[in-house]
Order: sequence, then structure tokens, then C-alpha cells
Amino acid sequence: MVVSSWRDPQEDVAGGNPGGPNPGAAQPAREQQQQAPHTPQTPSQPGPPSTPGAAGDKGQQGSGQSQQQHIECVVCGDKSSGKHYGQFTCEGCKSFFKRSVRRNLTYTCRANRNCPIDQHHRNQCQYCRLKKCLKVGMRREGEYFFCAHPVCVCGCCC
Amino acid sequence: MVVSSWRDPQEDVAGGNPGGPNPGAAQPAREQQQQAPHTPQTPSQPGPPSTPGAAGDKGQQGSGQSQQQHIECVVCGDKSSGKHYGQFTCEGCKSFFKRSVRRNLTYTCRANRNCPIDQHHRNQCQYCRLKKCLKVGMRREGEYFFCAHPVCVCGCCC
DNA sequence: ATGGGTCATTGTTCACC
DNA sequence: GGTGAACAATGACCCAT
Repeated sequence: MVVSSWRDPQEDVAGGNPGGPNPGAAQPAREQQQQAPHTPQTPSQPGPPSTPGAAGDKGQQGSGQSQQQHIECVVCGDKSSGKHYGQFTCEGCKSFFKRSVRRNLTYTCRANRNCPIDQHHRNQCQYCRLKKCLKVGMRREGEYFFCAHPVCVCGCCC
Repeated sequence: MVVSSWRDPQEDVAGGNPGGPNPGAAQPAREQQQQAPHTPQTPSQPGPPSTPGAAGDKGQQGSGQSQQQHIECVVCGDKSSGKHYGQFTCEGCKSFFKRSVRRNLTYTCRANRNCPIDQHHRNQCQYCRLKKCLKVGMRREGEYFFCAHPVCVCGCCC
């Protein structure tokens, strides 16, 4: 099923690079960490306007809906697995926030602290990722309950 | 390690002070200890067996031994430390493949492009080693590289 | 439904050659 | 300058409540 990417052995080895959309010389020393998830799946981009962070409704599918709503992670836009620490986030951002908060981790941005945080860049700057987690309203356990607002205006929790 | 002289117009991220000119302390304190040594245990991959005839040939549970199964690297036959880039490989071939692919390295065989690749000869011809890596099905698909854009527009990494 | 744990897998580092 | 063992981070999956 695989192995189809290998070409003529007479050719250059690196020429048969499987999916190297990165022509040119080697990258500078900027090899930040990236992650290859176990099951790389399409991010299913056509997300409905879930208006993350704006509506605190929990009734996303309260009734017997069998079809699952596609809710985006408000941090990186990946597929959300539910509400975590106050916001709809993916498993990755959930775990990242959990680790960061529980261990009081401190990060440093090597750029200008405005790195884009999306599904493909979220692991490249921990500082900016945590910054965005806090910006969108993620809160550690017990601080806020059932409030999806980045800045609470409903008075239900803070 | 540049741009360390800028000031922070924003709020702190982790509660601590990450803004200090401390480019070396990007990584958090290391204290996690649960990381057991790599014991290649039976992968509970729900997906289809990616290596039908290459990797799982160790008869690993024939007697239900609690001792760790010895899984060979499908490239060189050394001891595998788990599945890497789609196949069971050793740490050496894992790192070699990563370096080769990430940096688009080009190698040249000085012989006839059929050098034997085993544990003791794997470093003698990079061309044939990478050739075998690809032949056995190693791939970097699903890996998140710098960005998904053909031409990076994010400016943070490329 | 959501916080927390697990752990396979990837990324990073750096003696060593 | 390449290699690879050791270390660290990530996130999909599972469980408890």
C-alpha cells in the first residue's frame, strides 16, 4: 500500500522525497518542534460559524442528535472535543493548558510574541499558545464555571 | 536569539515573567519523571496494520512473555524502539530519516546503489540507507512541518 | 460532560566518533 | 559534521465523576 513513493533508484535519493514541499536549501536553525499525531486527519475545515467564545450555550446538541456538531477549538481552530477549562478546545490545547497551568510553566517567545496559533503552528511557540489560551478565556479548574465569554458578562461565574 | 531587547507591551502569559532577556530558558523546568524507558509493547493501533510483512514478524506474544518483545528495525535490523514515521525502526534510523527529510538532504552512493544496510553497515552509505528507509515505507506524511502553506505567509517559521 | 491520567510517538539535545 | 541514546513535549484515547 505504501512504498509507492520510491522511485527509480537511479535517481537522486532526496529527489524522491515523499512530499517535500519545501524546496531549496535546508532551513535555518529554526527547527522548532512539531508534532505528528497518531492519526493525522483532515482538519475538516468547513466549520460552521460556531462563534466561539460568544455564545455560552451548552445545548450544542442537547437532544438526540446523532450528528455531531463541528465545533472549532477557539485557540487553534482544530476540531474541538468539548469544553475544557471554560472554552471549547481541542485535546491538544486542553492538554497543553493543563500542563502549563498545573506546573506553572513559563515560556519564552523567540519572535515578537504575536506568533500565529493555528492547527499547524500551535506547537511552534508555547508562549504565544498559552497567551492565546488565556486570551480566549481558558481558566484553570475552579476559577470559572460555565462561562464561555472571554470576559464574563453574564454574571454566572465571576 | 535575537529580539531579546524588546519590551513587553502585553500582559504576562504564565503569571511569571517570561519577558526577561533570558533566551536560554525557553524550556520549562524538567521534572517530569514518568517517562519510562522505551519499552516496545504491542501497539494497540486501531488502524490497519501498516506493515503487513515487514515489522510484525517477531512472534511477539507466542508465549505471553511479560518481557519486552524484541522488535527489529525494518531498515537495519537493530533493536527497534517503537514505530517511527510509520515503521518500526531503531533510534538511529529514525534520526537519520528525520534529518534527511527535514533538510532535504541529497546523498550519493559511491558503489552500485545496492549497499547492504544492516546494523553494522548502515552508516557506510547514506544513499542506500535512505533508499531503504523509503523502500520499507517510512514516510513523513501527517507530520506537521513548518506550515501547510506552499509559500509560508505566517512569517514565524520559514 | 469534563477534568485527569496514560503512553505511543514525535521533537530536541549533545557526548561521541 | 554526522550519529544515536537520552530526554522532553505532544495529543489521542480512556476513565472517573
